[in-house]
Amino acid sequence: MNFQQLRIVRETVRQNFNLTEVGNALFTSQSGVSKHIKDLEDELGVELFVRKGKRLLGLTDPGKELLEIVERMLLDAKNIKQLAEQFANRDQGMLTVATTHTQARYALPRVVAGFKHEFPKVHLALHQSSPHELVHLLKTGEADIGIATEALDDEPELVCFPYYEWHHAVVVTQNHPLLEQSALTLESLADYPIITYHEGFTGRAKLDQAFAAAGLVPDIVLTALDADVIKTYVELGLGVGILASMAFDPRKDDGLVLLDTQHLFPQNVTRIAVRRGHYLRAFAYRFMELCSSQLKESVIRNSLNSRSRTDDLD
Amino acid sequence: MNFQQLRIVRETVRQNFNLTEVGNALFTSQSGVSKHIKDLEDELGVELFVRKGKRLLGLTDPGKELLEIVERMLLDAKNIKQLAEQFANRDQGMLTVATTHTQARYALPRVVAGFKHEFPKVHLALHQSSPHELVHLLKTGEADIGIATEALDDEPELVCFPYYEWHHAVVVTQNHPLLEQSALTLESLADYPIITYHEGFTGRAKLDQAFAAAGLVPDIVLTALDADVIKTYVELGLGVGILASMAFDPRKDDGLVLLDTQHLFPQNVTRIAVRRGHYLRAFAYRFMELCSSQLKESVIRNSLNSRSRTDDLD
DNA sequence: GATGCTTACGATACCCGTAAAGATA
DNA sequence: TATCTTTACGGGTATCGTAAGCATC
Repeated sequence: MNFQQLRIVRETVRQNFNLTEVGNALFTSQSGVSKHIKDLEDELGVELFVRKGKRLLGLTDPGKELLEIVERMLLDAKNIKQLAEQFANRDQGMLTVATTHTQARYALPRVVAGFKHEFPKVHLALHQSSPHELVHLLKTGEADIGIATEALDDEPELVCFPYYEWHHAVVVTQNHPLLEQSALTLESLADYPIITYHEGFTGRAKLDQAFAAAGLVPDIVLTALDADVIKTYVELGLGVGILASMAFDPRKDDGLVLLDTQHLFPQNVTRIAVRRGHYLRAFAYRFMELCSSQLKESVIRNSLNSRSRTDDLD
Repeated sequence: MNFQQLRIVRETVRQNFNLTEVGNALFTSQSGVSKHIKDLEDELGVELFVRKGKRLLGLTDPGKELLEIVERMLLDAKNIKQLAEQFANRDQGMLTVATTHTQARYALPRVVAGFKHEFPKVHLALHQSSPHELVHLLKTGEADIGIATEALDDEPELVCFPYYEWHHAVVVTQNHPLLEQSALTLESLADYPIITYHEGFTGRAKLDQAFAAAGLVPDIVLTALDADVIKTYVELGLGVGILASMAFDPRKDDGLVLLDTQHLFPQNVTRIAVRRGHYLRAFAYRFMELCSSQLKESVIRNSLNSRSRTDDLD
């Protein structure tokens, strides 16, 4: 048994049991891949893959159990390398943060600036993606840290921490009839066409939830992935915008007016997530502490070790 | 990085940093060992061992962190082999149970007989040892299951389950003055020389505890590792014996009399322990279930996965 | 017929063990 | 001096990639 065999087993599953692709993905020959699998199966005395003739179709029962262990071992192998990196060059290396448009554009610039200043030699890669893709990036180890409002909890492989809280707000054009109202209500909002985030993005679920609870069916005419698109179409008069309040800049968005709606929609919590068992460099912990001063390295390490999933602070 | 290097790192620590011994332990040359260590350090770019000239003295900080991961990886490597074994020969293989004299002699015969009957092809090895040695056997993977009354809890690497409860009892020769008393007390016991277990064995701590709480200093004239020795010297008139009640057989021990002392000493709990992260064969789970019908495979697996240490049932 | 897996085979790189030299106690 | 580690070197083995042969779709 060697590491190449383990890598091949893992990659075979990832590449849908196409050994040619496995060879490509691991920069080796397909014949070698085939032989390695055979050798491993011979050594263990168990068939790991379900075959139909020569084609591989899936994992056998022992294969499935083995895969779990293999994943952990390869993660550990990677951890060893990270660990060495960490000690070889304490303030040098690579940090990949996967996040959504909203966080990248409005919440993180401050953090990134501070981090860059503190660790000029660290190559910081910001990876913008959807919340679901983000979870995948964390799981595969392509990203070290994930930051989003959606999809992060309910993932047993991840540990997440609250980063900050925020509310949705409404933006309208100047002279919009809603500006006349003294207190904005869900009912009056529902009278107008609405422009907001796509499902699964930036707290959209909380919006739907609020309308549904009030027995209202809003007329959502455009769903966007980011606030810039929303604002653009609100300015065009297509409808009323609902977006994260921090996405509104009174200086730059001078054609629009922000209406406070803290009383209408539930609070949102943006979270920071890391993969359980993934070794983090010291500067990665520092990045999270820059996000929220409560997130000390010791606090995070603790939560990583206890396998519980109730990781909220306070 | 390969497995041989990892094995060498682990073995180097185990052999107190003597590379010659490492070579012997791993059945390879010492020069190879030396080179492997150097190669690994070069690859990782970090010194793993503290050196004084050419001699290795200990682990560096990165070495310590690395060792933790290495231990886990090698355990996983072993787990993979066990897993394969399990599927290749479901009812065939090897099970090593480490336990103390008391359990081996009085509690386990019933279980072992049942197990042998159910799994005739499994090679069951009973490994008699002291509670502390037993913990070591579990940690190094030399034993799959450990059974003892002492030393098993307070080991974060182990998960333990209650097996059965028992009490100490007093044995005396026929016609002993204590037989005249209506209700036995600690005070009257302390009037006689006492023969009981060695410290760290078979609930001895509970005995000391009970005497200390009563402000008594018992005159312990002989400490033994097992009940047979205790009974022998009680018969010789050396003193009063205190032993586990199940170690008394009225049929065979006809020169002695058992006095019930449930009210004098705290209850003891004998526990079954397994190492966290150690893959167990299906028949190993079955062995534990034979010990206590509450210990279903699913129950044990659950406790192994949650890292909490409060593993008592109900 | 196109894609995908296995087997065969030669080149290469890696690993091991012996032996000699150097360091440490 | 005895023990221990490193380095050098030769032999053996395992791994890799090309290419050819088959099976599957």
